[in-house]
Amino acid sequence: MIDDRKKRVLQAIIEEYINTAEPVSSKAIVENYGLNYSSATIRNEMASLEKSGYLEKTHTSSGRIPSEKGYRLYVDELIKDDDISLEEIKYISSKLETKVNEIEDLTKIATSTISEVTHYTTVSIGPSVSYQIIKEIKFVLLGNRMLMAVILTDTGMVKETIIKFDEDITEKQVETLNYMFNNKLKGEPIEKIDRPLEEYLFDEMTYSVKVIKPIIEQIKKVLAEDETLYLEGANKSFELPEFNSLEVAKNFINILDTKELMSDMLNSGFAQDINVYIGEENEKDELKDFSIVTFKHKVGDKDLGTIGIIGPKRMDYSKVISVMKYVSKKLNEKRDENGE
Amino acid sequence: MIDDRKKRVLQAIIEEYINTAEPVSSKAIVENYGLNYSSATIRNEMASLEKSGYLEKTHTSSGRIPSEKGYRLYVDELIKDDDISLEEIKYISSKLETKVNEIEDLTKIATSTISEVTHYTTVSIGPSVSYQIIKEIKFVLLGNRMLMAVILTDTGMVKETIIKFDEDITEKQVETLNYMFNNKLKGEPIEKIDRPLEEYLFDEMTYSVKVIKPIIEQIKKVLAEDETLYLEGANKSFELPEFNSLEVAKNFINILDTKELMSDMLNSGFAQDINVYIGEENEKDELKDFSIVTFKHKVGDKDLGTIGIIGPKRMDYSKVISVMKYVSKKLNEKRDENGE
DNA sequence: TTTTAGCACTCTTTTAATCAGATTGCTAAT
DNA sequence: ATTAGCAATCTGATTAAAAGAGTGCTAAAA
Repeated sequence: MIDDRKKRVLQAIIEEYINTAEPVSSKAIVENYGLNYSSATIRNEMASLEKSGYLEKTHTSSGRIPSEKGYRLYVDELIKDDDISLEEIKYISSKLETKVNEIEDLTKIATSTISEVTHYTTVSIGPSVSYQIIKEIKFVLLGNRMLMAVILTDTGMVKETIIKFDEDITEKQVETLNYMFNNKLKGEPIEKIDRPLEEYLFDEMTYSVKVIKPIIEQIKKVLAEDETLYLEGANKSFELPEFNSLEVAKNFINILDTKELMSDMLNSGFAQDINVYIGEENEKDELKDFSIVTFKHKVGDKDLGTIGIIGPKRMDYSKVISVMKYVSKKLNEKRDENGE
Repeated sequence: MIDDRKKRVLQAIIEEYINTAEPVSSKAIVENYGLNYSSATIRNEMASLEKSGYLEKTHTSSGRIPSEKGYRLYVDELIKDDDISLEEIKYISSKLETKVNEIEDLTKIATSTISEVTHYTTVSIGPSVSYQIIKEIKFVLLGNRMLMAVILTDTGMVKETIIKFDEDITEKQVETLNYMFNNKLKGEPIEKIDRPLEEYLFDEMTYSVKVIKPIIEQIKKVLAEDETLYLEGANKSFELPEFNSLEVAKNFINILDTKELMSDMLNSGFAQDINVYIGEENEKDELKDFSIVTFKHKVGDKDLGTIGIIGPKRMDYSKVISVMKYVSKKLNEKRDENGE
């Protein structure tokens, strides 16, 4: 049905539209994309592509713009996934080579680098805490009435929280806490901090329920907290012509402002390495005018978080996907070195 | 020069303009603000106020809008500073009564509450770290090669950072670190972590320069880091008619996106309790189309950070200032209870 | 059968012109 | 000192006309 020439026409139209943001005419294709046919022939192909649903018109005598179905075909079949220059490769490498003490910092660097290279708004979110395994849990006394709980997970994340008390805590109590919690929780997934465990801990430490209760509460609270979002290049989107519509701009601000939405956006289904959601393919209504491209960076089977780009449906998928692939690869190499 | 009646006219015009965002006509004033004069009289006063620079026209036959000089007079002399309802008082009180473990959480709550009550975009920033006094510094070993440094300051802030090593650290070394650093730094302002101290510490601990050097570097780095910004209600601004101009909206996004700008904005001169910068009064070019209202919340002479509102010059100064005053008062009370 | 030239037709965008409405500034009267 | 009244000015909405871009289709060419 969609023969090779049609695909080439579709590809040309999409690429032209990505560049210009204007409906593409048959003439423009003939002139700039080296298809050796007359504009009339291209027009026929365009009419056919429109009938099959890959193109749309804004009005009867306008040029064509890609439909979501058109973008989908483009992403699935027509894209180049090495659309990345030597300069970009060098830039990304140098950025990612920065030495960091905390794993989250690397995610931040990757996020901002992607935004810089692609010129799109980029977001990242840490891995879902509840699936991680507790490697160590440590209590530290700060002053006499403040306790800091530090939790180390297998993926190298460190979460800490502070609990205040109305009475003094002794070093002895802290020691007991360290012993008890580690003994019971080390090697367990974080979500295990649930009722049975609480009861067990209460039993063992009846002498200080007053102390242990707020601790467990606070730890659970911190771990249940939204993973931290990191946003980079929000303003970049506003340079794009589609954001000249007040309505689109407002929607966009609203999305970035709504943590829940951002979190959903980054955490929706992960079939492939790199996931592309075009317009209506997004589950959330608010996202249906945008495209989202996300990837998880992992080491082994361990999820280290998700990085995503949000932009117009007229997104430079080719560049975005190429950059993401390269960053993903580089991050993995980096992890191996670190031997975490 | 500016007699009482002129002031009443100016006040009426400003309040009307704050409500409607439309140039105000002499008729509107007569009808809604109970000035017992004809529109012709008001027109004369308006002409005079314009000549003195308190009002402006958008074109020859338009109504008047306040000039920056007009807003300034309004803020300095005509404002009510108890423009806050009983419901609002209750709401703010209840919000601020939330029990928190970390001082920063209180700032966050205050920030979002202010944004909710005033309907403006609200920002906060922590106190400048370098002036704070170190109350305690504690090293904690995480695993074998990771050290966490926790710094407690006199204002109740807790900063922590992680340092990774290429070789194992012993508990013994950690003990020494704790002893040395506390001995030397407790009671000192954070900025003291400078060269002389480094040298002293090197002397005392020659046996582990390899360990101590990265520690000092990392601590200095973390303390020098930008104070964390907290932003609430960015989308609220986009409901305002002035943000229907694409240019204004873009500028605004850019401001919110530029940490340096936000930090400058919150940290500029503090003559009064509550500081109002109207348009051109802002030092930074980018802010010259907006108004900023900020206040510091303190306990005693200790700076706990700054909260600020950024909005259009046509801001409801009366409400904003009233709310800030109330929040400021409440926060101080809260601190006293806590006895920090 | 496939491709193309050519042209009528459609729709958008731009420009200009007109008109109704709002508000002021000024003059003369109160 | 205040006000009524009115010409003058400017905006914003509406309409009309013209210019421009691109398509779809027909008939000819390859």
